[in-house]
Amino acid sequence: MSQSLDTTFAALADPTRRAILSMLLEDDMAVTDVAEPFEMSLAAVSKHLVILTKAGLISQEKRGRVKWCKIEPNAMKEASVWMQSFGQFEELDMDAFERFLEAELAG
Amino acid sequence: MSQSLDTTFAALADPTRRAILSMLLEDDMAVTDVAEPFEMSLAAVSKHLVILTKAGLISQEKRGRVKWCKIEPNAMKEASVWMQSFGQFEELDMDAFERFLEAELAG
DNA sequence: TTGTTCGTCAACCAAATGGTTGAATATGCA
DNA sequence: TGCATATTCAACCATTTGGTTGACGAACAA
Repeated sequence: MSQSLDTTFAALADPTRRAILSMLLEDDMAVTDVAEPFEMSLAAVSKHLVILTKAGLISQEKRGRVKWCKIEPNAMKEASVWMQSFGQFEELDMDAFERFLEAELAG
Repeated sequence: MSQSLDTTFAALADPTRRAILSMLLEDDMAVTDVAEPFEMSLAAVSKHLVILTKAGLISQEKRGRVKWCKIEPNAMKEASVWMQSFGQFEELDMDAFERFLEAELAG
């Protein structure tokens, strides 16, 4: 679980990757089209997409010679839940809260 | 803003730093006490605390020779809101969450 | 004063990160 | 077939990251 938080937060720490996620929120896109607005090589964007895929934040499916990228919003859930446990619930018993979270994430 | 998301997510990407935040959720702590459970030097933990401070996730206040570390839960809000904007994932089970809250606040 | 504790600083190191370029692979099309 | 397009691979590079150690200054205690 904490390994997945590692990769999720690390993936989200880069502004290019967050921009990619925002783009994919609107629609699925091919790798070339994802890369178009960025001032870096296609290979660099391709690497970012690999990182997002390994973090589970997007999925990629090849149809013909085009690889389509699709956002996977559920992957953000664990990290989002983890973060919310700070801002709002800091006065609570953390052991109980973590048991609650585990039950939530399992379900 | 996106710079602050950079530093926030980068700070959260390290398991040692997340563990520190969890510890500080329970109580304010001196640097030496924060470092105690970790199998690394005090200097290394001190660096992690600098990163958390720069991200605004904690604050540090020196009283005498002891520097106290305090969590700043609001700092996570921007990042949390950003993640929520992807809000296509299922909400937490709010009924279960409210039961949890009641039990916590009663106990 | 002398010594001890608290914490940071400086220099260093290995590994990871984010980028480049050019070649390679795979698919589609005339 | 032959060529263009879509994407990744491989090698390389500079910078950042996360750790180490030893020296240091500041605050307490004897």
